Parts: sequence; C-alpha cells; structure tokens
Amino acid sequence: MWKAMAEDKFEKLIDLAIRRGFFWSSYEIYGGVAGFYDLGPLGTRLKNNIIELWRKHFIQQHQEFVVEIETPVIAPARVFEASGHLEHFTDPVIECLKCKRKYRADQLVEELAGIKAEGMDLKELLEIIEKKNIKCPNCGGPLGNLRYFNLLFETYIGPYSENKGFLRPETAQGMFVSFKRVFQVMRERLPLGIAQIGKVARNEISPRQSIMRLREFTIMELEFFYDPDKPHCPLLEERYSGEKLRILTADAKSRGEERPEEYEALELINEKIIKAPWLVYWMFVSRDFVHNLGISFTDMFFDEKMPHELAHYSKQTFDQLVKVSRWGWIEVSGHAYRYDYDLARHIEFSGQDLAVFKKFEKPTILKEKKVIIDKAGLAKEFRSEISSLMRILESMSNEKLLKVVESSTDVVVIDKFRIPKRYFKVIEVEKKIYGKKYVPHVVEPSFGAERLLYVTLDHAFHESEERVVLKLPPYLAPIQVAVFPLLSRKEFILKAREIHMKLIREGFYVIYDDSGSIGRRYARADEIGVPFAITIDYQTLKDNTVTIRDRDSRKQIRVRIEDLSKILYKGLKGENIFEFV
RNA sequence: GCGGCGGUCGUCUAGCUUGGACGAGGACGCCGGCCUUCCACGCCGGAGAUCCCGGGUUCAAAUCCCGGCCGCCGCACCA
Repeated sequence: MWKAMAEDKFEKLIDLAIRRGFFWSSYEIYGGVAGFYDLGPLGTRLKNNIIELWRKHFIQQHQEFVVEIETPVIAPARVFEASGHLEHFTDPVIECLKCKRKYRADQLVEELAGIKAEGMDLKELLEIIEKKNIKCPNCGGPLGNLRYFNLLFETYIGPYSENKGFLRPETAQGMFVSFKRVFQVMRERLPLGIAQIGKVARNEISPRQSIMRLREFTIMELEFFYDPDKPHCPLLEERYSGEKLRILTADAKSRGEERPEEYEALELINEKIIKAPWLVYWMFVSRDFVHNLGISFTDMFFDEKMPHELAHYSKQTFDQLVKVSRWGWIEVSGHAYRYDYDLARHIEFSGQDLAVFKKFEKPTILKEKKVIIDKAGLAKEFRSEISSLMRILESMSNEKLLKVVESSTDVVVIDKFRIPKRYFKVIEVEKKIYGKKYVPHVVEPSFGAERLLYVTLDHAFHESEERVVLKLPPYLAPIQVAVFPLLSRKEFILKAREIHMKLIREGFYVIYDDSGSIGRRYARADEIGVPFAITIDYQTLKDNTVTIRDRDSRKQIRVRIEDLSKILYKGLKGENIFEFV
C-alpha cells in the first residue's frame, strides 16, 4: 500500500515536472540520451534559488575565510594523473579480499590466463577469473570486488591529438591546482575555504533514476584547507554545542546496525568518531542547509562509508542521505576528509611548492653539532689527493660526517683515506628556526545540485482533494507571486495589470492569469508552488486593498496596495504574514 | 552491460490477442467566445497524433517479425 502510493507520487511528480517545465529528458526530438536532462523555466529558477541558498550557508555566512572561484571544465590529462582519477577511473579493478591489494583485472587476465582481455566487460572478466581460478599474485588470496573506473569524458585540446584533455568529474581539482594563488590573494591565512559551483561530467555506465543520476550535472563544493597541527574548530562549539547529528557509522554498520544514531558535536570529536573537527562543523552546516530546503531532520542522516568503499583520496567519508518517495535513501552530498592527498599529489606531479609556510610566534632555537674541517691542514697532509678527498667530504651530510667523526678515536676512516682526528673539530651551533612548511589538510563537503532539486520537489509535493500543491519554502519558489482579477472584466483586468507591473518593477517574480475560474487559477499556481496569490476584487476598486492568499492554508488577508511589497517581502523570507495581521 | 516489461495528441489513456470500416476514440490541459464576486467540477466552439525510429512480412500494419533508441524493474556497477 505504502509503496504503491509512493510510486504513484513519483510518477505524478515527473509528470508535473515535464508538464509545467521543471525538467525533461534532453534531445527529446532525437529520441533522448540517457543521463542528460534539460531544466525548464521553473527548474532553472528553482535550481538557481537552491544554489543561492547554498552560497548563503557556505560562503556568505563564512565570508571572512571562505571564497568562491571559477575554473575550467576541461583540464589537461596531467591534472587527472596527479589527482589519481585517471588511474582510479579508467580500468576494471579487482582486489584481493585477503591482502587488499588491487589489480587491473584485464592485466591479470592477460598475464595469468594468457587471454587478450582489453575491452572485455566485467562479466567476461569475472567468468575468466573464476574459470581459470585466478588468485592474488601477492598472497594467493581470493579475488573479488570487481569494479569499473571509467567515468572520465575524454577530449582533445587544440588540433593535436596527443594533447589529451578530460572533462572534470568534480570541481575540486580546480581549487587544489589554484590553491597557492587563492591562498596568496587571501593574504596567506588559514583556515581557508575555496568554493566552486559548476558543471561536471561523468560518463556513467548506466544512468537511471531520472534526474538523480546524470552524466552532466552541477556540483557545489567547498575545499576547506587548515593546519593539521591546529585541527580545532572554534565555530563548532560556538554554534553547535549540544546539537546533534544523525549518523550511521561504519563501526555500527560492521556490527550489523542499520539505523542511524544521534551524536553530539563534541562527542563526535572527543570520541574521534569523525577524524576532523572541521568536517563535523561543515556537516552541521549541511544539515541546516538541507533542512532549509524543506526536509525535516528525521528525513536525513549521514552514512559513513566503509573503509573499502572510500575513494582513493579519502581518509573518511560520510554521505548525507535524504529520504525520497521512490528510492528510499539517496545521497545528496558527500563529506570527505581528503587529508593532504590532493595537494601532495599536485606538488609531486607539478614540481611546484604548494606547501604553506607557517611563521612561529617566536623563532625556536635549535642546538646543533657541526663538524668543522681544517681544510688548510688537510691540504698539507694529503697534498695531491686533496681534491678527491674534498669532493668526498663535501658530498657527505653534516649528520653523516658527525657520526663517523664521533665514533672514531684517533683516525677517521673515510673511503680509502685515513685522516687524523685532529683535522676535525665538533662545535655546537645555535640555529634559529622562524617557521616551518607544511601541506594543509582538506575537508570537503560536496553537493549535487540536481539531486537537491529533486529532493526539494519530492518533499514539497503534496496532494489534497485531487489537487497538487508544491509546498516549497517561499524563498525557493520559482514564481513568488500570482496576480488574479477576480472577474475577467475590464476594470478588474486593468487594476490587476497595474499591480502586476508594479510588483515586477519592484523585483518580484510574478505571473498574471485571468483565464478560467478563480479556483482554477489558484490551483494552477499551487501546482508550481507560488506561495502568494493576490486577488483584485470589488473592494479593490473601492478602497485600494487586495487580498493575499496563502498557498498552504488557503487563508486570505486583506492589505493596502501600498503595503503589498513590504508584506510580500517578509513572507518570502519565510516569516508568517498571516498571523499578526 | 545482461534479463523482463513497456513506448498512441502537451498529459493520461482506448484500440494491439484474432491486421481491413482507425480519415486513430475519450478525458484532462491548451486557445477563442459567453456566463459569473473567491478555490480546478456553468455553457459553446477550436487547434492539437508522421501511432518512438529504421527495416521486413502483407493487397493492406498502431496491430505481426527483426534491429535500434528511450523509459521502468531486477542483476551488475555507482565520485
């Protein structure tokens, strides 16, 4: 019964989305292509409003240390070699269930079975591996967990076919690659958050589930950089002390638990349930953001990935799940502790120094023993051989030389040389250290905009008495106000048109409608989630007042036209304008 | 990618088994007009469908057969 209803709801929602213009399959006239969707007029506005709300939560509210940038969709191959995406996304991978080593499944089959395996699908590979009884070449353990990693869209940059490029599968690499520049622009202060909103592409094997799994979609990501020696997050205590997150931990899952439990902010850190305090903080922000899309706390939780499920760059990952009518719990965001993986890899591959220099409050003084060589004495002693001896001595580090000298009594033996110890003197020097270099750690909350669009619609969708009402939070509504003349008579129409234009000039998104009965027009507006409907009636013509109708309660209040904008503005912020009047 | 099921005006659907009277019917929506002081349920009229695409069988295909595309479900996969 429940399931039948739920399926019904999904179908009605998809129908509504197509009919009224939220979204539909792209390239429809050519039969459509799986994984690509157009957003219609309402869908585009709703998505933009969701993005704006994300900006408010993640950037505007943290503007002193979180900034937004924009980087290209196409990147040269080198970037994804460094990021690990090429290695981890392009081939079928199988792992040893015992020692956890990973192998390219096609290479294993070629090497151990002598069968050309390139281009084979998983089923064929698995068949051969089973038939030929291929085991782990390292420990002899059983193989399993065969997976594809082939999500990167390939292209060429310019006219040279060897100049390969890829469409980014996440916006994150743009933030890592340009980290140093942004860090300098932000006057070299940490912590620093770099955010980006943009299109990404993943060549999914088999995208389904409507707009939930796309080959091209919009991602909203924050890469948050901080000093691993100072992982503390003061904002967490300030803002979320005593508040709780619903989490299903990997630990609980391995014990067979299926229900999330509630954890307090400080408990999560003190008990080291979540490895990075800043990750906890952004998960709380994410909880509130998704809540403000109209999703209650009980309809969401964080699901920790099991160790073997972690992406190549992650030390710990939590997916934020939201309950929807058809598919149960679906992921709307990922929260990863990326450690220093990405920056370290870009340092390695680019040869650039992306590390951060941290100045100590006071320079620390380091006492160090240093070997002083009596070069003039050595020259006299060794005469013609002095140049080759000096070359050897200069190639040795201070530590190594110190060790040899200190362990010798009278004669220091280096290579073929026997050097009297008196030519070496060990002195103690003081070295001032002004600071140190380190690679920041990164935590990353990452949201899929189209999934948020879907869950927002799913939770807003209500039916009563055979009519559909999209109970979107007013501040998300694509159309904010509807203006209706009660009757389609000239004097009503003229007045309604006048108010319509006035509201447009004042910045609202407004529709005007005079066709059909008034009830039909209310219903049409309810269906696309217009929160407020203004009706021009007989009394309007007498005293310049109009009614404002509330979408959810259908209640009306009467206000003066001159106060209309002010009241609507309040209503759109989410204040209840129907109570106090 | 594999298997099952499906694809008819904008939407939902009738017809398909047993090929022909289908010039593809209906409802909702849309457009125009009339009537009307408040929640799609007053009346009249109109537009709107190469029956997903391609090929085949046949005198004749929405209907039967083959292939493709897309969707749903299951398996596999899933930053």
